[in-house]
Amino acid sequence: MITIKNMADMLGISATTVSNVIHGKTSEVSQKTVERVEKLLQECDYVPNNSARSLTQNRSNIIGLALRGRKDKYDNIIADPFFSVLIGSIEAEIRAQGYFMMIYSSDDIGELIRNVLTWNVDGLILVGMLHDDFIKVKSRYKKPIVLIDSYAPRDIMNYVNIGLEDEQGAYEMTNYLLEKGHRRIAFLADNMEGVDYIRYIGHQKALAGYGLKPKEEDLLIIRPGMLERESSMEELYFRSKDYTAFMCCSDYYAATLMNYFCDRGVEIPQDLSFTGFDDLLISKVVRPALTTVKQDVSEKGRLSVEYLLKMIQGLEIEKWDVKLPVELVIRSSVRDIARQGVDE
Amino acid sequence: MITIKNMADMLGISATTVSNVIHGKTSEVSQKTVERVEKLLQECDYVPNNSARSLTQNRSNIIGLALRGRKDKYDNIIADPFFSVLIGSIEAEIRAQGYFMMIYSSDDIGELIRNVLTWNVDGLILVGMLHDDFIKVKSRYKKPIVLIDSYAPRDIMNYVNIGLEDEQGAYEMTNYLLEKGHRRIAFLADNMEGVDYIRYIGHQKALAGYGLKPKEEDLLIIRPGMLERESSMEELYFRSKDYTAFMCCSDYYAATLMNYFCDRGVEIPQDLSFTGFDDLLISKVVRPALTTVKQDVSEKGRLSVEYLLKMIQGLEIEKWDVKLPVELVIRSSVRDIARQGVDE
DNA sequence: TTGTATGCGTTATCAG
DNA sequence: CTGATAACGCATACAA
Repeated sequence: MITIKNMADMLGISATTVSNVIHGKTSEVSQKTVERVEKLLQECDYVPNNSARSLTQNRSNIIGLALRGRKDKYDNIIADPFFSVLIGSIEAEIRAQGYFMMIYSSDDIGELIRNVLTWNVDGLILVGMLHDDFIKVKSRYKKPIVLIDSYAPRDIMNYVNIGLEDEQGAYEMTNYLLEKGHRRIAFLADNMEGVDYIRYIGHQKALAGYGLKPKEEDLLIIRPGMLERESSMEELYFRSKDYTAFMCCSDYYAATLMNYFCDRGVEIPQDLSFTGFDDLLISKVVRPALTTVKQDVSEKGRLSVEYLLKMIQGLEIEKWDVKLPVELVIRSSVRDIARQGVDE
Repeated sequence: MITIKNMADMLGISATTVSNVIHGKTSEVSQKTVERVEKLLQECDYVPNNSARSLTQNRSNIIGLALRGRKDKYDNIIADPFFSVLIGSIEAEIRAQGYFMMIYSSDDIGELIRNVLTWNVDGLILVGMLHDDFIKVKSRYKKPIVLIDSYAPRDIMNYVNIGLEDEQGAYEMTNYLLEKGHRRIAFLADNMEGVDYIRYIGHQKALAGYGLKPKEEDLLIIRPGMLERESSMEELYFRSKDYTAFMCCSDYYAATLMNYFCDRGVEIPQDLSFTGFDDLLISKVVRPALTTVKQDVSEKGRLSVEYLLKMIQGLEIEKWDVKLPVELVIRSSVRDIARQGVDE
């Protein structure tokens, strides 16, 4: 590894001058020296040592990306199609802006904090973080943070969140199902926190609009690993008989369940309708194609980086709560019960 | 940020002693001092500065992961299901072993090299790298490298590669198609380099076993962006009339094409059979479920990290060319033409 | 315009 | 057992 000092010695000048040329402080250096240095820079393929730079400048050029959701050490959250699209767009934007990315996918918030501090990361993107954990991070890490898909009491703390019209999306989807004559709708969620909770609110509001009262037992929580266990799938299968529609909080759940139900001989959407959320590739590929709530995941990632870099550069943030729009995408996984006999 | 010096001052001892305690060099420190230091370490939540460490130790604890395949700056290679599963397993293993991961997804090999050098990355995992690029990396980067899914003239250079029985997989799949009576088979590949090329070899060998001669026009190369362009899909649709089966080099291509063809009214597998490669989630979810060649992508990632860390630790590598097994997974996307009339 | 000196946080060497 | 000192590579304040 060639260093600035090496090159300075080779040219018989000081390291400062070389450093100045590297940083384009060419006003302080004679034209002739600039040329000599630049020539050598080329020849040597000089690459700066980022550890040394970080040390002097107290910044690292690293953006940290922390994903919450890995329950178990070998749970592969990155493989989830939603996260992989998101990560891809974030990585592309970070690189395009000349930064580096480090991913943390542990649920251990202490480990996350240590990692972030140990690298002196310039900014942090937190995905789906719970409020308590956010507070913990905030208390130790003082540089800019952008949240993605977080919901927290806004009055407690100021923060930037790149989110989605989750409530609106669930509201519209539920309304669509109701219009199509569905009255017994199960709502399938990961948990009752954050995004899924807000979607459930939208779901409830739509039901209320039709004078229906949401029942607690219609809320089906998908616990980690459930979709891999035959017994829990079996149970969902039996419970499905009480419903005409399964409204899922992700395309992934919808597709996986449709798949299983299909194998059990359930006709979709004749026997049971399905809806998803996200509009990822899988929703187009699954048969019947999935009616879902579309969101622009790539834009979510890109925007979060854009905001974070603004904050890092000390620019004023005008909008602290971005909510990207949703759009209903009608495909073929919902039966029209209202017009009975017509489409059977 | 609290530093070692800070703590040393607080305790009225030297930084060296604190450092020794941190590194468990407790034999050189009195029991009493050890306890005092450890207590303070706890209280202060001391986190080491990795930049400083990297500088002195000439190592970074970072593993670099370079993905080849991004053709365009905003092409999202991480979103590809194969890569996302692979990345997820690599990240999990790297973290489990106490290292950090940095991802590079650019096709610009010079940029990759600069990034790797600037961070003084301890080891590198290269996915699907071409031989020429590998040579370039090797010439500048002197630390351990593990390749995934690379094929290169073995005699030229010694290297570790974690690969797959690609030829065998394609051979078996082609044989399966031939057994089912297919004779006009199109082979759909990304390119004619590396993995896809080897698979094509297997394909050819199977054809030869049936006394068939592979024709050049039966090799359909999927260029980047083709699957998003209506015109090229249209063309594939017209060309499909010459075939009874489309043998694809990835589940992703198979699923995307099936999807399009389905919309155009093609009955699968009655009119046209499909096979994939990888056995990812998508192959189970698509309808009809995809007959494919299964590989253990997670294991591939885990193994590559295991090998790399062995090399970093200076251990002897006994096996330089790992080929993970493949397995034919029969689902419903291939028609049995041989038993004509039976399944129609 | 150029060079010298200093410090960033850590570790290693070596002397006490 | 403990501590002073130098070194890693770079950037900056300041002196020349």
